[in-house]
Formats: sequence, structure tokens, C-alpha cells
Amino acid sequence: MKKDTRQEILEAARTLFNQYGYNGVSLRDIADAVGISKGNLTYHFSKKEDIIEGLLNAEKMTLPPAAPGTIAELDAMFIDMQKAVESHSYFFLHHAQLAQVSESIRQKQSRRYKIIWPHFYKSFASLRDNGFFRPELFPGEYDRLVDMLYMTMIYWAPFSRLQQSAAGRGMDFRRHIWGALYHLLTEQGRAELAKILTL
Amino acid sequence: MKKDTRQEILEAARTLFNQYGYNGVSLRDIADAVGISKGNLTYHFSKKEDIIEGLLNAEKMTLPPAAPGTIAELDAMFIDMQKAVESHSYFFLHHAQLAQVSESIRQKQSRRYKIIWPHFYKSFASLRDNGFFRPELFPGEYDRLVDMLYMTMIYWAPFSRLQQSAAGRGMDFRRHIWGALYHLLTEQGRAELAKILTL
DNA sequence: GTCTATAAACCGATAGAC
DNA sequence: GTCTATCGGTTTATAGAC
Repeated sequence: MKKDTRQEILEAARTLFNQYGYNGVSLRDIADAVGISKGNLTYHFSKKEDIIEGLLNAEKMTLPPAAPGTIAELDAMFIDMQKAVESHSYFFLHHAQLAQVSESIRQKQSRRYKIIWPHFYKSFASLRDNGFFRPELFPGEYDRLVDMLYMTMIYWAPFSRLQQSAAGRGMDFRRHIWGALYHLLTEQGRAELAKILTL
Repeated sequence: MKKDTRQEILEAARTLFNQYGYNGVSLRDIADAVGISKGNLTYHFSKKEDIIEGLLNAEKMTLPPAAPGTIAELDAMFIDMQKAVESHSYFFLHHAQLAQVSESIRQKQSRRYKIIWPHFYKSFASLRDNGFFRPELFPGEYDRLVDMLYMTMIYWAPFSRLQQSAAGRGMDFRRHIWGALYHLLTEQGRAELAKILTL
């Protein structure tokens, strides 16, 4: 088994960034976590910025091949997204902080939005065509709701912390988002949702 | 005219934090912006953390005395909120980052949530009683929608930047939020909204 | 590839003169 | 109140031996 130091560095960095944010982690922290010297670290990544770039490049965006067309499929996508957000919270939790690190990172964030947004939108249209979602009440309603969904996805982690410390109990991402989208569901859609989730 | 150095420091710090975030601004940056020495700065604020605390304490939370009971009143509250987000973007743009600075700040954020949340909730109930909002589709629907509203409020700033750079155009906070709440409106509510805003 | 050593800069915070 | 000077620590990044 070959030790891939570069990979170990990326993994350790991801864990640390998840917890403390980009600015809160030093190169020494990362080197210590991997168990290598600081000099060795900069042999693999000459600049700190390169580490987070490498992290973002290594991460493959896992999107279902086709936009979800049933309630269960969309729900499965929510579950996947929640997992992705948890394991890559460095990216989501410190979204604004990260955007300032470099122009390249800011562009990656925008690109992600550009890719995921239409996927959600197509899913909404598909669910409507399949009779699970009601039509738009006005032109552009789906646009707002997809934005709302994306926003909930990326900021759920810090928000739920706020919620938890204030109200004493946290709300589950999945239940929250289905609750906020419930008005979109037709009778048929509600029946499907009831099979997999009780609000 | 008496120079209030303490006040000048707070203003300069607010401007810098707005732009670069708490971690991205050093005491030297602030001192230079005010035109005083670093030593003088720490005479007024012995720790960096004290500066942001002073900033948060100076800001008075402007809430209407009674929860909005009409569409126009709620809309006015949205406009106020949008202004607050713009002028205190240091707080909103780096909301998640700020929570990690100190326990005291995290508590302030939670307290704000605890105060504003019921205000929104009462407003929703009042608008329902007045015939502008439809009743809940299931118990707890208003809870989710108020959370969605609060989330939009605090994370609108970073999200709209993402949107802007990705889609080339920014969406107005007020139009976004009314679009996402449109399904709540009764016929009467829609007529009221049409008087002040076209979606 | 990995290490030690260190440069060069910056950080927050303090001491003390005026 | 405001300043200069500086401490002690940390940061990113580089140089060079092995």
C-alpha cells in the first residue's frame, strides 16, 4: 500500500477546515495532523491557497444523472445533499469567508450554483408534469423557490446552530425543506410524501 | 466639536469589517483607517473582540412596536430589514464566521433570532386573522416559513453575491421574499400586494 | 520526498514617556 | 488620550541538507 501524502494532506485539511474554517487553520496545524513537517507540506502545496483549491478540485459534484421526477427521488437528493453539506461543511459553513480567499474559488462557488440550480428547476418542472407539484401561481415562482431551496441547502448548518441554541431543539434539514415546499404538492404529491416522511 | 475617537474607531471598524470580515481586518488596518496609533486603539478597546462587541452593542434592534398586521406593514418591515442588512453587512455577510469569534457573539445572534422570530410569527398569525394569509396547511407550516424568512434575511447578502456573479443579475430581497411567500396570500392579500409591488 | 532551520512579515497585546 | 517602542508569539514561505 502506497502512502499518498498529498491525499493525506487533503483529508486532514478538510477535517480541520470543516471545524475551524480556512482562516482558523494554519499550515502547522495541518502538518501536525498529518504527522509530517511543515517543509514537506509546502513541497506538496507551495501555497496555502493551493490546498483549498486542491480540495475543491478533488471533490466531484455528485448529481443524479437525470433531474428527480418523483417525490422519492427528490427526497433522496435532499438526503444526499445533506450528507454532502455535512462532510464538506468547510465549503458551506464558511461560504462567504472562502469566497474572499481567491477569485478562483469564488468562481467555483458560482459555477456550482449555475450547475445545481437548473437541476433543481428541471426537477420542479418534471414533478409538475408528473402531477406531484402544482403549476406556478405566477411566472417566476419556481425561480424563487429554487433559490430558496439552494439557500437553505448551503446555509442550513449555521442556521440550525442558531436555532438550536435559541429554541433548545434543532430541526431536521429534510423535514424543514419539505415543510417549506409542502404548499407546492398536489394531492397526489402529498400522498407520495406521506409514504416516506411525516411532517 | 469634540472628536469622539471611540466612535471613529467603531465606524472605521464597521466599514472594514463590512468589506473584509472580522478575521480579514487587523488592528493596524483599523488604526490606520482612523489615523491613530495602534497603541491608542488598544487604549480604547483593550482586545480586538471588544471592538466587534462594541459594534453589536451600539446597534439598536429596530423592531416595529406591534407585529405587522397588513401587507403594507409587513412590506415596510422587509424594507427596513433590507436596509439593516446593507448597512450592517459585516454582521450578515460574515454571520457564520462571526459566530465562531466568541461565545458572547454567538449568544447575541441567538438572542436576536429569539426576539425577531416571534415577531414574524405573530405577524403571520395576524395577517391570517385579517384575511390576508391563508391558514396553515398542516400544524407547524408557519414555523417553517418563518424560519425560511429569517434565514433569507440573515444570509441574503452572501447569497445574492453568489447569484449575481453566477446569473449576472441580482434579485431584490423584497421581491424574492414576496415571491417565496406568494402562495400564502389570499385573494385579498394578493390584491393588497399588487398595490405596492409587481412580482 | 522528507526533513531542519530560518527568513521575513505580521499578529494581538503591553509598557511607559509625554 | 495619544504616542513610540517593543515583546512574545504566530504566520506563510523559502533554503538547503539528506
